[in-house]
Formats: sequence, structure tokens, C-alpha cells
Amino acid sequence: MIEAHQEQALHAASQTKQRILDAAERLFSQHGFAATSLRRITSEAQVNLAAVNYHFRSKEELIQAVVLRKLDPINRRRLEILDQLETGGVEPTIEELLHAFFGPIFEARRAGVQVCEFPKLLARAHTEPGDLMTRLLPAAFSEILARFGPAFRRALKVDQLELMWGMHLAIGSMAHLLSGGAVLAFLSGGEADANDYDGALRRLIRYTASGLRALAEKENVAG
Amino acid sequence: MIEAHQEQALHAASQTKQRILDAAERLFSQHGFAATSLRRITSEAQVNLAAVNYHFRSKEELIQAVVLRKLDPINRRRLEILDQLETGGVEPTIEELLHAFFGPIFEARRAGVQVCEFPKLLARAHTEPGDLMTRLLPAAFSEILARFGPAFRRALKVDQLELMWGMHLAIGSMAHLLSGGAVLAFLSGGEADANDYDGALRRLIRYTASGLRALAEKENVAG
DNA sequence: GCTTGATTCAAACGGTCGTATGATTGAAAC
DNA sequence: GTTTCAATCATACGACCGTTTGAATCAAGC
Repeated sequence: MIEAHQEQALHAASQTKQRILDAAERLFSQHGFAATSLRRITSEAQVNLAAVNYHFRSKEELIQAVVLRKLDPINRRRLEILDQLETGGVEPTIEELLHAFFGPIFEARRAGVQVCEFPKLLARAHTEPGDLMTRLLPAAFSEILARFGPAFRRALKVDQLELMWGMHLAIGSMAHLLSGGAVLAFLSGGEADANDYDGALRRLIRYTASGLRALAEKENVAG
Repeated sequence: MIEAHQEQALHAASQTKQRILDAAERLFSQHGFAATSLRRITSEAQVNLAAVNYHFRSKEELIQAVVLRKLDPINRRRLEILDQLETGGVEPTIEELLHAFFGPIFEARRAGVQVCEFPKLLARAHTEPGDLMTRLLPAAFSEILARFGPAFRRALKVDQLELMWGMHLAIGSMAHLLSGGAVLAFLSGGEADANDYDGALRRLIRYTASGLRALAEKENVAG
């Protein structure tokens, strides 16, 4: 067993760390990574400024921690649903696979307090400048890709390259959908509600399934 | 006629303005708006720092100028192609409408020197924090929406609300596609080339047309 | 040649940034 | 009670931020 005073220290640390992560998540979601200062974060978290560089080593690593903290349970949920789909013996449909892939993100807003803003965070992570995603993608997405890739390829009967173009387009739709909906509000004159997550997920799956099938068809016809 | 020294002045101004806009466009595209400083811009443009606040009133307005400078000719090209489609007497297909809508953005990289980075700029404009898009959308997109909206509704036989969800998803795919392709490179293990604009546009149109049709079908079946 | 007025310039403004430092705290270990 | 050490703290560092200022520049008007 590790020394007790270390355990105590870790407990105290986790309180401060948690507060920082929570505040950072909210602020990053609302204003983006570059536009959110550590002072603003520590101020809202009611912790000392130096705590960020103590618990995380830099702002950069704080960003990664914030993103991964949210992404990790979502990815586990994705794999869990995929596992269920694949134990049935019958091949999952594209719609089922997309539900396993997109669903957990839309579910997650109900999973806890004050996570309503976090979809924007993921949306930002996909679009923010810098090498953030380049560094984050392997850690955050490799397993997902390894499991969902073959499943989609079987369901669509499409080759790897064409599928990846499709996934790329699908992720773009998802990120934009989650990014808050200034565009959607403008397009619809305020009629469409970007916070209608059920409607958004339903449409995203239907739209994406059809789009992926179209890419697969083309592949099959042309190739 | 305006006074000659004003004309001369305007000409000199346009040189500096142009250099600022060019440098800003490139840097904004690469690093985002918040992460790009005016000092970096004026340094690369080889103009004085104060020139930005002289010719544009603030960094904020510089951003708007950079975006609108690129968006404007693209929107005019969009409407030009749409006009051609609609003079034929036959209703344009969804694919033709999407080509009119997406095509000019993909064309534009060939239209001049060093515009290769600008798609990333538009991608950023769609996703950057702040009220940028909220302020920019009406000026940049109202006419496009007024012309393309009815055309899509006729082609798809879909109601306004469902179409706007579809356009929202489509714009997300487009923005992600144009944003540089770190995700695509990762997904495909480097095999897919995000700079293959022809392939990207072809897939985007096929994918989007199918997705929009699916939303329209649902609408017709359910409603 | 002097005036005019738009543009350019160096310099500085007050502020905020991410990070580092060294003292202080406080609970466990002995 | 002293030692130990993770954690917290106030504070400061140097750098960079967007913006402002007032003088210098320079071509055109008279």
C-alpha cells in the first residue's frame, strides 16, 4: 500500500484538479482554447493560479486532460454498444453502427451535472488550430477506429479508403451539429432548435447512413 | 471626381491594406483568429503595426474584412452558376444545386496566387468562438440562402425546417473537409489526400445529395 | 514653397498572458 | 515534537497582447 500521506495528498489534489477540469471544460467550451486564460479558469474554479501548472504541467496538457476526460467514457460507451451489437450473430445495420458511434455523445449531456456544454468542447477539439487533434487522435481514437472501421466496412461493403472519406464527412456533420448551432439558428430563422438533441441525433444518423451508402455504391459501381 | 490626392492616397492604402489582408488570411488560416497576433501579421506583411488599426479599426474588423473578402466572390460565383441552372427551364437536380453551392469554394484555390490556405479560413469562420459568425452570417449568407433555399426545396420536395437541418449537416461536412484533413489523414493512415480537391468535391456532393434525400424522404413518409 | 491631408512610422500605453519561484500550510510518519 | 513532503499560496517574471499617440513622410493643390 502506498504511504498514507500520499493518499491524502492525492485526495486533496483530486479535489483541486477536479475543480480546474470542470471550470476549464466549461470555459473552453464557451470561448475556445486560445481565448480562455488560466487566470479565468482558476478564478472560476476558486483555486490558486499556480495550481494549473502544478497539477497539469502546462495549459497545453490541461487542454488534453479536459478533452480526454470527456472523450474516454464516451469511447467506452461506444465500444460497449458495439459489443452488444456484435454478440447477436447478425451483422449490425449501418444505422445501428451509427447509433453506437454517435449516440454516446448525445447521451452524455444527461449523464451528469453541467455537462451540457461539453459537446461544444468536442466540436472545438475537432476544429481548433494547432496540433491538438494531431496529438490527441491516436490516443483518443485508435481503438474506436480499429473496432468501428471493420464493422462499417462489412456493413457497407466498401473499401477502407472510401469509408474513411465517409467517416471524415460524417465527423464534420457531427462536430458542426454539436458546435452550438449559430448557423442552424440563422438558417432556420430560429425555428430549428440545435438543443433538440434527440431530433439532431435522429437526423444525423439518417443523413449519414444515406451518405455513406452513396459513397459505397459509387465505389462498387465505379470500382 | 474625387480629389486626386485622395485617389492617390487610396491607391497607396490599398497596397498596404492588401498586404495586411493577404498575410492575415494566411496566418488566420493556419493558426486561427485568436492565436494570430497583429504583430505577426504586420511583420509578415512588412507593414507597420499601427497600419492595422488605421486601415481597419480593430482586429475584430480585420477578421471580418478577411473573411468577407474571400466569401464575396465565392457567393457571386455561386449565384452565377445557379442563374445558369435556372435559365434552362428544367428544374436543376440536387447534384447540380450542390455543385453550384460547393463548387466555387473548391474552384477558388485555382483562381489566384496563394489562396490555397483559404478554405481553412472559411472552415474556421464556421467554428471559431465568439459572435463572429453571428455577425457575419446575415451579411455573408442571406442572399445565398434566399436563392438556394427555394431551389433545394423544389428539388427535394422537402419543407423549410427539414431542409435547414440538412444544410446545417452539409455545411459541417464541407467545413471539416476544408479544414485541412488532420482527421482524414489519421483515419486513412495517410492514404487519403485531403488536398485532392476534385475527389473531395465529388464525394461531398454524392454524400450530401444522398443525405439530403434521406431527410426529405423521412419528412415525406412521416409527415 | 507653402499648405494640406492621407499614410506611415517608432515608441509607448496599460493589460493580460503562461510560467516560475520560494515561502507557507497541514496532515501523516516516526 | 520534529521531520517530511505534497499541496497551496502570494507574488513576480519576461513576453506579448491590441490599441493609441504624435511626429515624420510625401505627393498633390495652390
